[in-house]
Amino acid sequence: MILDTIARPPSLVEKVCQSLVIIARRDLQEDDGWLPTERELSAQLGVSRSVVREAAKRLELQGLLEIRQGSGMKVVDKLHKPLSSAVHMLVPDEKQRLVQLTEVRFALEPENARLAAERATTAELKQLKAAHERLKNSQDFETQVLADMEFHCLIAEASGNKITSLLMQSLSDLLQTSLSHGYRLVTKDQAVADHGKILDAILARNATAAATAMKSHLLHARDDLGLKKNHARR
Amino acid sequence: MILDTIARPPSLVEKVCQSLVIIARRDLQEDDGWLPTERELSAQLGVSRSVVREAAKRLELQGLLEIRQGSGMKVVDKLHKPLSSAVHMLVPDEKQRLVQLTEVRFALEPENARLAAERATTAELKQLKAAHERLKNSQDFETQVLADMEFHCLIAEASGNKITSLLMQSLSDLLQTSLSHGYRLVTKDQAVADHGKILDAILARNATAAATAMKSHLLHARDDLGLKKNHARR
DNA sequence: TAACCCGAATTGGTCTGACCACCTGACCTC
DNA sequence: GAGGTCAGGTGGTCAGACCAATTCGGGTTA
Repeated sequence: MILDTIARPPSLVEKVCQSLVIIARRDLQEDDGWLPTERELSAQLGVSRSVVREAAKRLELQGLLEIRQGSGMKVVDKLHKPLSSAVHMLVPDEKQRLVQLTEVRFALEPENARLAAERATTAELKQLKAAHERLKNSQDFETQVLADMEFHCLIAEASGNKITSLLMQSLSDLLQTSLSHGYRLVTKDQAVADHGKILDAILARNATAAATAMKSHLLHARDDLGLKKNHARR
Repeated sequence: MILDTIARPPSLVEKVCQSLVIIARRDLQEDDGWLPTERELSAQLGVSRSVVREAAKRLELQGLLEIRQGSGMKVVDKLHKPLSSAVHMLVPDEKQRLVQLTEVRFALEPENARLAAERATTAELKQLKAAHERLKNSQDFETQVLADMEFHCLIAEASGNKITSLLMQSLSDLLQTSLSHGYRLVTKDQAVADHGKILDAILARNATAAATAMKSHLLHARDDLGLKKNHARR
């Protein structure tokens, strides 16, 4: 039973996947992102509806499409979904997930802040400032969490590193669902103050200060979650 | 056109997915990991073959199954695949991918080493030592890269954080394909020396030293790749 | 007029049964 | 024994039908 990872000729579904991506990109600009129906596509591409369906499902799982019965297929940009669901499956316990999530943020985010301070474009700085204002003005818990996470994601984006940006989007996605399930984040005042310091450091292009400010912010967040360091192991 | 993210009742495929996961876990122990055929499963679960196929495809994309025409479906553990392919899609250019990959490693791995020094079990320490020996004894470039990456992944695992472990597996997967496409890693002697220092620090439970040693190792690796810091941005 | 309700049309979801392409393993030939 | 050959089984693709959710327009009602 051969199970090597040899290169195999692309199957029909794979070809259709590529075609769909192309069509999706075009429709995103012209048609508000709605794709033709499965039946249309199958006729248009000269393959059976099964193949179109399978390709579409595939792209949906990759976070490129959203499929809704009765409505159709819409182009979206949720490339972080696959990682989110993998983590969800790997660490089913919500509390554990939150702990480990925080640890990973502790590794990634100071470095993100450092790079953002060095590389952020003026447009990105502007977005950061806007996001900070949104957090300041947020009223309910829901929008507060959203604005908070957006700030962190924008910093990742401003680092110019698409991979870390993707990771942060996934982590923020997981964090949101965890938080909306009852856990609480830092108190807003503390968060606003911390974010302010981080923002100032980035605006001043002070990489070290940005990293330090981020570290301290995460420490506050961890304390507020009541998860002091070191869970036991065997 | 409603597109909210409201909770929707689990569709048939989702139920079948769960059933498949259960069956897979059982077969992994009893049957060497081979699942029944699509036709059998469809009869067994009382759904059509289409549904079984779709569920199987789904699990394949999530890295839980491997499907081969003519052979059947086998249970595997490649949960890192989704992230790998997402990154592959997000950063198509190989050189760029390598650069950004290295940056992320620079953020993650020192922290991994630190946590591993604090938490590694004796069994994990043993594995680490073995992996180090394998790198020492490796002859050709291929097995060298493999042993190198395994060492780093084991450290991530020893950190006790499943998320960072998953991330490292993905990064190592991406790194391998990049390297096998022509790029070179550190010279073996340097790598062995660096790994030795990291290993010693972890064995001595010296978290700070482990993190420092890892940082210096990654600096060497980055230099050997010829990708000094700071790619330009607008 | 405005809000509501209902039903036809449209969309994806599932079923069925057939055939194709590929892999495996046993048998056969040399 | 090494190699080729062939039958059976596997996933891959196809076609057409029906089910279920959504949309949207027209009619009803306050």
